[in-house]
Amino acid sequence: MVQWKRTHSCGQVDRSLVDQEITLNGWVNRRRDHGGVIFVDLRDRDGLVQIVFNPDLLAQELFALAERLRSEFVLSVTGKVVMRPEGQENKAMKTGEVEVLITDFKVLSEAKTPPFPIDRDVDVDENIRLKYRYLDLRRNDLQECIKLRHKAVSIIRDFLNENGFYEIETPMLTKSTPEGARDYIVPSRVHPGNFYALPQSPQMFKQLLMLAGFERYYQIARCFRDEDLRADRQPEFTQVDIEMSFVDREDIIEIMEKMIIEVFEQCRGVKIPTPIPRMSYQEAMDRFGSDRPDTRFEMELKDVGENLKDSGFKVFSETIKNGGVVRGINAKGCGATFARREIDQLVEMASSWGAKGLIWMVIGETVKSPVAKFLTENEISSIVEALGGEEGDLLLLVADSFEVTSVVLGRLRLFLGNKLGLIDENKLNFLWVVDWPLLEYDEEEKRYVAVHHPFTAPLDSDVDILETEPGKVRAKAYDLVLNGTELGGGSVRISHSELQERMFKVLGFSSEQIQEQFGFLIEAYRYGAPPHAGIAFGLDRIIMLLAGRSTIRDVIAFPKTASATDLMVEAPGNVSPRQLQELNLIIKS
RNA sequence: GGAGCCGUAGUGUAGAUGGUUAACACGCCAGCCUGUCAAGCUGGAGAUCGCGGGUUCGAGUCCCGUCGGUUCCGCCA
Repeated sequence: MVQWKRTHSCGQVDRSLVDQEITLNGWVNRRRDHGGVIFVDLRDRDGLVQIVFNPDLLAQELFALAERLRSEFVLSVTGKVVMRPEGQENKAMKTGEVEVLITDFKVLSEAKTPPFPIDRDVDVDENIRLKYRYLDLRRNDLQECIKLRHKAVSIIRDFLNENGFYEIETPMLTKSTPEGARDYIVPSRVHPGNFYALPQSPQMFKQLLMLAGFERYYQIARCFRDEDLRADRQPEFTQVDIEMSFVDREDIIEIMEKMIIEVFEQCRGVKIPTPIPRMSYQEAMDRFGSDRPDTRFEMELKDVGENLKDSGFKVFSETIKNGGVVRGINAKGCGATFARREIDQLVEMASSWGAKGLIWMVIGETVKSPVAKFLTENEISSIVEALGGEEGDLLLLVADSFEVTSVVLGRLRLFLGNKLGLIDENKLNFLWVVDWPLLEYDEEEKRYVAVHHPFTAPLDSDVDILETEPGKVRAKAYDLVLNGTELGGGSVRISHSELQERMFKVLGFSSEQIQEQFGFLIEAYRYGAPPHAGIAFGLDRIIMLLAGRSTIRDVIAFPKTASATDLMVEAPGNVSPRQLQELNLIIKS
């Protein structure tokens, strides 16, 4: 065989090719050797097709060669497409009504037996999968995930290109800035003792591109954050980064909503109702105890403190007097079904999340609760009423600051929603969370820090209290949430250097620090800045949700482990003394 | 930084309360087999039970430490 290049792909072969001679390239997915006839499922990225080695159709030495084929050998095969014999179609296979009778073939590459099955989707230890990632990626599951990622990115690029966005790259070697996550830093050879930082996001550059007059920018941007990992967090990840000039919040929300819906509708084949609902940050915290509420089920948080401020039960009355709240959720029916052990588990979880305690009430013929004896009948019935309690329900109460009650009850709500099967997995509940607080007080640093980032504009109505009541200022910020996961977030940016300087001062920067860290940015805004706003989406998370996976590792071709290593290339690794010397670095111990 | 779970042939698992030769399936190797598609039948090889220490007459099993994977908390503007 001289010519080995394929004329068709495996997954394409169908009845329209019957009687044609075709050439296929691919991997041996599985072989079935009957001693006489040998069946092989040949695999390429488009799918599988059955090829048949029949001793009656093949030269003797070629058939002998066919008998030596094993899993993952790479072949070029030539043969005639035929309909399978009556009754031998394989309905489970896309190409199952045809097969290819091989008349000539070539082994392009032999293969060792793989360390885990590639032809079946069995769970394999992640250690081995990551070490042999290139083999894991051959498996159907991950092939589909990576294919889907490409499709989604294509849709996003097409959408943005059609809407006048320019794709522009920004530096990977940039400068460490004080706010935000821990940076990955890169030593400079030319400037001993100085370091670049890898970007946590292209935030400042995209704003400068607006100042530069490009008006609409996007980038499928790799971002780096040296923080501990999670199932949905990798040290390097990808953002769909977007910025627009001469727009306000409504413009961004409108066009981004269109883009995301297009991605989900095309990739999932569903219809998503528009517009996507909106909720203020405050309402989200009030009702769901979360800034990214999962609205697929109820069990909302309720303030039950109304009639408790004078309660003889000090936990309630003191908390309220000190500016705290008493809030609760109603685990419908769980009073009747939960064992004491299960309730104790909830109490334990609540305390691990920072609650001083979790008060439960089981509604039976009377209300059973460890604190019942401290409460009047009126107080109990007002709590039950506030939570819509009925016989058989389990009420869970936390008395603490608004923040603590939100965290604890919000998490309990999610835990119970999962445990009780209240979540309809087919739902796609999108939600815009708007009017975020601009700043929050950081107890550790003893100063206000930006909730979003320091370039986020305050609501016009709140600008006046920026210095006097920083904690009350709301921001022109918005997050897009899907089923309780943050897909992305953005804001209208501060486009006047005076306001930007005020913002930095509120964050506790001295004039000198502002000049040193952000001087170029303040200066830039003095040369004519268009109003602009932007957003960034977590691409990996979007693909994860599209693919119905539970970790972004499945949608990243070469992900890292929970300890931020790459088990295949064994990164991070040592460098030579010479490299260290060139960089003027000394490793301590 | 903290907590939980996991680690037994190549892969997935079993191995109550410590007991003699560590079991099963798939895969692999060999033989048979001309219509299978998770092909079948017969036979075979393959495990220092993650690693180190301890308790014990005896440890895959109990204890301590350690390494790796994973999940969560902290952290992630």
